[in-house]
Amino acid sequence: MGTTHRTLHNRVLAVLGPAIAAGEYACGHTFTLSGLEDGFGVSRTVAREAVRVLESMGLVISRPRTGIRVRPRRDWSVFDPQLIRWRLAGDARMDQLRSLNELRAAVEPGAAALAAERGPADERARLVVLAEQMTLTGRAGKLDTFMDLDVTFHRRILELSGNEMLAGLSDVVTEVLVGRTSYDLMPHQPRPEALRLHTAVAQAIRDGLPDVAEAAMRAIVTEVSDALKDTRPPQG
Amino acid sequence: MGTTHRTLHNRVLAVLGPAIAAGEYACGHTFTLSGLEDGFGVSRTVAREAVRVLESMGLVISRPRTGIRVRPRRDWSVFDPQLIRWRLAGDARMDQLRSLNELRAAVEPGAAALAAERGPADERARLVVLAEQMTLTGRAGKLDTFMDLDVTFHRRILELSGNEMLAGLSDVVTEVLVGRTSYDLMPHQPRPEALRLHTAVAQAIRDGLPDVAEAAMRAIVTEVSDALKDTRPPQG
DNA sequence: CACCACCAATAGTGTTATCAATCGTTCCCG
DNA sequence: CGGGAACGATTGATAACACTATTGGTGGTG
Repeated sequence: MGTTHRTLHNRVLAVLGPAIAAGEYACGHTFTLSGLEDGFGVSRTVAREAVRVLESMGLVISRPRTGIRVRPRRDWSVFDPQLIRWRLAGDARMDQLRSLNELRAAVEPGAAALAAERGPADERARLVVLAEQMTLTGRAGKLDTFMDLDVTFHRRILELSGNEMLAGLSDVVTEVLVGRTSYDLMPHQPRPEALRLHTAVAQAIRDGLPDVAEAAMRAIVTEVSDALKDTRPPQG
Repeated sequence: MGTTHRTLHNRVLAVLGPAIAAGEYACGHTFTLSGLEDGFGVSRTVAREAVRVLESMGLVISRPRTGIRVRPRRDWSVFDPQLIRWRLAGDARMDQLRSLNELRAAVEPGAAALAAERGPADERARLVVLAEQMTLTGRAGKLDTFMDLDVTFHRRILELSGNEMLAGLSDVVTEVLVGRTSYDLMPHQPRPEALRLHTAVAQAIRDGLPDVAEAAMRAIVTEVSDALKDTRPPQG
């Protein structure tokens, strides 16, 4: 657990953050600093530092006389890596995974196109090697190493896009892929069609064909979306 | 300027954050708390709170004996709204705008598709009205009200996507559209083709046609990308 | 000469106490 | 009954101090 719990205010955050993220304290609920001091047995300084972080994530707002108030969800910085982790750790894990996966589906085709346009040639070529390794380990049924390769494959494409915002989503994509595997949302053997598509994406990027890469990547992510849809709760 | 400068640590952030974001302090540069105290004339507590926020954004890391060290850009939380604002305010403004616009280009087609699938019927219908108003004000050359309508149009589609992550990008998209206008990257009269495409997107979403909506939206964003490309600096 | 153990200097970390500023509430006066 | 002044709860800010982790030097040893 070499997490970030080195400091005391981080330990407070590790409890308070997930609780708020999980909706245990409804929008409008207010804390007081003294309440936090007593509840966590920490000094005022530490409590305030924790509140500052929550405030910068948009989870709460702190005002004199009013206290520390939980803000409505729409004001939260939903891209904050810390917040994403908290939500993935809680009951809303599946919801968060679905959101992230949809984001992935929206973003990755465009990222693949950009990678084909701009990535350095040698890096682009290495993608094909990666895809080949994926095919081998996939056919062999080595699921965990396959997942590692899958993660680096998608990460690298986002990084090759040459766009820092897209590259900033690589952690998110990693979470989705890892979470998907650990939740048994993956077939026990990667589907041959998926393997073929990964190779197609890699080759298109290597050959500098943005449109082809984009289309192939879109095929990948929509396939995944369809797979996730089976686990989606019924909705209006 | 009713900004968030209500508290002292926020005023420190308002100086320190943009400076780090602008690269005035290279990766690896270290501050000390006492240095910040002296430099800003604030107490240790205030300096520490500011550092906590910077740390939660991934801009710096604070360690005993070492001080407060600026982290490499790849570790920054590039989606943090505060960080985005700081960078838009600095010299790297055009770079940030380009990044954001590429993100937009990658995301909005998918968001349009989701909106067509899931948005409430009445909201979807209102999009068409919005598009009509855009056409009218656009033809009339009322650029500022056109921009407002454009902003709400794109915002609403992201919100209608029913995905909180995509909805969380609406502020980003707003920044891009506003920044684009204020930087004279817009034609003085919106292009008729663009107007037609907005209407097409709205109608497709209203009629529940994800693929059509996605294609039309892609046409919109690629047109904008092409326009921005003219202002792109040459790159290897 | 290389390497390891130890020590001390240096920062951040955490606590406590105290006062100032803010702002919702209440209550009084017109 | 309405407006405004006083009150008090709560955060905002400062100061002083003890604790602790980290690192870099130092000296001893193989």
